[in-house]
Amino acid sequence: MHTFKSSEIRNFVLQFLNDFNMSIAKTYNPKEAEEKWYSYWMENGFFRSVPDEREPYTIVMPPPNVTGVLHMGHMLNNTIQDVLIRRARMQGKNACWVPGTDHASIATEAKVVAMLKEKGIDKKSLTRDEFLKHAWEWKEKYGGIILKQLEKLGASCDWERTKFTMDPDLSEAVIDTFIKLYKEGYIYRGVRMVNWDPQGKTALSDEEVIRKEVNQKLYYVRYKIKDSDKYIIIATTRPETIMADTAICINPNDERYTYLKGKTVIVPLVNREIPVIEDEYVEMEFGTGCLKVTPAHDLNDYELGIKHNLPVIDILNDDGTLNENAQILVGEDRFIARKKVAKLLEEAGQIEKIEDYKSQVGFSERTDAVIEPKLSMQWFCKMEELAKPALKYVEDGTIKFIPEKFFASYKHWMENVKDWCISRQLWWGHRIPAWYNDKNEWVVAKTEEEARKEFEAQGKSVSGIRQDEDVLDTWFSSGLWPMSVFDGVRNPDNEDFKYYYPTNDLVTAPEILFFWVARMIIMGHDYTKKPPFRNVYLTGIVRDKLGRKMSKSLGNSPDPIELMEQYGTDGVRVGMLLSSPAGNDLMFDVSYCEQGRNFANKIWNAFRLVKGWEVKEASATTTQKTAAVWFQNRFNQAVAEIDEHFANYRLSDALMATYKLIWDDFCSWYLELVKPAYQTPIESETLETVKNFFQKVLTLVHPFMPFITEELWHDELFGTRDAKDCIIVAPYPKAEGFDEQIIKEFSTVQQIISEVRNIRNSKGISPKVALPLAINNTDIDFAKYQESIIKLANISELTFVGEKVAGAISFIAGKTECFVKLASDNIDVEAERERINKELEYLKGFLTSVEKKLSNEKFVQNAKPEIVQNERNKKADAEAKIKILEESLANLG
RNA sequence: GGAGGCUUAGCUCAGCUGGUUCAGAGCACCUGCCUUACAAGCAGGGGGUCACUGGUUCGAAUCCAGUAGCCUCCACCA
Repeated sequence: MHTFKSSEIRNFVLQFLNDFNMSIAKTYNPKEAEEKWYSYWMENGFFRSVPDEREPYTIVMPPPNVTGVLHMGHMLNNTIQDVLIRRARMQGKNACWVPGTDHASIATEAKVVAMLKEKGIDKKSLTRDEFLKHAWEWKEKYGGIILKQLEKLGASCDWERTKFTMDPDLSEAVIDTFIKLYKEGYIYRGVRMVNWDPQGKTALSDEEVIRKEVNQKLYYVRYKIKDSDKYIIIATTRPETIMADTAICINPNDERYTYLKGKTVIVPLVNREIPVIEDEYVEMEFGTGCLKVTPAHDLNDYELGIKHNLPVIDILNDDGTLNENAQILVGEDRFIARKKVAKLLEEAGQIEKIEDYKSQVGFSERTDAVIEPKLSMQWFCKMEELAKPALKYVEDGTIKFIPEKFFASYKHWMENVKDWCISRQLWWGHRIPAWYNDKNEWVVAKTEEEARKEFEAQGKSVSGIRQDEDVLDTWFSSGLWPMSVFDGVRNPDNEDFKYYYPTNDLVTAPEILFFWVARMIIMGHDYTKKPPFRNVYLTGIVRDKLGRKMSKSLGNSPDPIELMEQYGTDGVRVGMLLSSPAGNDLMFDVSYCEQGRNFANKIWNAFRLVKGWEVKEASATTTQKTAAVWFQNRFNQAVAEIDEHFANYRLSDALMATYKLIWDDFCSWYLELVKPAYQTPIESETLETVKNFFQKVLTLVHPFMPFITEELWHDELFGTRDAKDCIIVAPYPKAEGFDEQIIKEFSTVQQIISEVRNIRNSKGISPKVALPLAINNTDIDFAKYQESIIKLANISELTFVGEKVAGAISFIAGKTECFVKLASDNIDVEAERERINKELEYLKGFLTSVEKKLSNEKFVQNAKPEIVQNERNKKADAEAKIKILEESLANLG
């Protein structure tokens, strides 16, 4: 049974009172602020960007699938983009974040097909137009969901610029590009071995094929040698393809098989005669060293077939079932056929043995069907030439990858790039602008009208003109995204395009480096001779605590919307960012969101504190002034750090630096120092300073936590603001100089306070008991700090003495020697002696190591002078401390 | 098979071109506190032979080589 602590009960009651607005809520309630401010920002056009004289800062959002639903990956990705955009906006740049969605050809078509099937409609029974009508209906119904979800996340996109890859203008850009690349000679049509997805019934690019290791059987099949009683044995994982065999291949150097040269063998089950050919491609060590050649169903075999002029027998239908060419098992699915063929062979006594075998099998990225290599007529894009400048951009630093480690695989891919199969046998997508006449001759043209002219110009028949049935690979249109969203493909001289392009940062997942990033660079360069962006920030993969990738099928992915409900959007944003350095996978755990929520609450309560103060007309006290000088310097130091983190795209470090500045420096030290005693008003001058600092730290956090900062920004505590004076456009702090000496001095003060608290803690003395503190020696201006120390360390009497204090606990902070005298029965002389001895021991060991270094001639000779000097300083410091400690020891008696 | 990366506190990770903030941060943990901003908090504290083995160097978490384990990408061994 859960027993309630009194604090829990009190909190419950307080929260209850909060709900009735009886006081400022004790905890931050995100819900209200989130709804209020997002629509406020929208209504007032803060996200809107149009070209002006300011410096542009542009990000194009990686368009999510139009029918997609927000997942953790989107959450991370878009949070990062929003942080970058918001900060740039506050820095006075013209920040433009373009949102949009991708038509995701194969994924969406698969979804629509499945939806229709549920309604009892077979895709085959529909015409192209009928099907597309259903698809558009589906898109209209579900298309907006993910963008709405991004609003909840606070994404400050320019929604008026929202684009969809199948919008009329973007579609036209795709067609124009196809024609341009065709005219430049990069696009060609031909029969090639492609990756066939029998479920989607379409060709796929190499990138869309995922290889997975699969447990298979390796069948050792006997092939009878013609005019002989002998058999040769061939190992295969695909017995169902033997009906398509057109040769047997051996390695010419394989002495075991010299007797086979020039022989003919008989394919089992179908009894077709095929020749034995020789090629060094065959590995003698693998299997039996004998390979069956099936040109229609294996890429290597296809190439062997061309080389040796073999016939091609295609025994598979588009859906992966066997066709008439197979002669047997016609109509059976390839996997069922595999088992049946194996059984038939076994019954015929033609299986030597069956072994377990692991091998890599290709699967469709979208449908997860096993890929079938298939010969077919497809459209291709030549990549070799196009890839060269795209590689150079990254090589010479025009485009930077963050982290850099991804450059290696990018380079490898670019240098070994193969032609890109761009046609897909689908309906949902951009239809290829190629036209055929009744003689199957073809031309590439934008419209039927132009096609007609083209045919005429070539003196060819114009009867029966029809358009190519295929659509283009989705990534063909995504590749244009940074240009097409600004209409830069059709109309490169338009103002938007000239102003926003090249864009600045691209934030995306490394998984689509080749699919998308590389192709954007290629196409961007082909059109503009410019890179589409300058920096590519590659996020990690969001994984669960066990390191598994978050996925629907595993059910291990929390719903981002629910998370935001539970922890507040700001809390979740902080949670996502805290542990996600660029390129590193993020082991997601809700405790990060908890931390983010707690941080929001901390800020909220700092606000409550300041808000609750009464004011009196008065100038600041010495302590308050000293605290303000310190905090100003500390603030400037933090801003410099944060700037550097951002410059290196280390967002989690930038956030952590902000977090510590607020939590530790602002709340725990600064506010505690200036805070007036209970029910005492604060000096008006100090309150102004506090409010000023408060607003400054709020602007620093705003990119990370947009809602709570905007909410507080508008509180009357900070004065009345006119409607447009929002934190979203408030100036982001600039790095200014800071005095290290001030920060260092203050850290000595902090040490003294901590030491006194520690003494109290370790002696079991209540914090309420004030203790006397004596200072023997110090190198700092104590007058400035003594009140602070008295206040925060709860000192009853602070004295300066010119000697050691007998019977007291001593410690050294910086170069200041301090004594705390406790009531006599509290002093354990033995324990003190032991403590001092321990410290002495450490210092002496430290000293000898320093001395050893300094007496090493090679060190003094080779090391940089400042390093040597440092060692000398260390030596002097250690000696001084040792002296003090030894005296303290003697003093203990 | 090729390429790249990782291994630092219980967890997630920083540690730039070798030498004072070289052993860090956040969280978690332990102790004491319902102190009138915050128990989603305050104060204090304890945790690591920097994977292993060698080498280079006056000096190595940091550079080099090897070993082990893990990860990612690429690749047609039937």
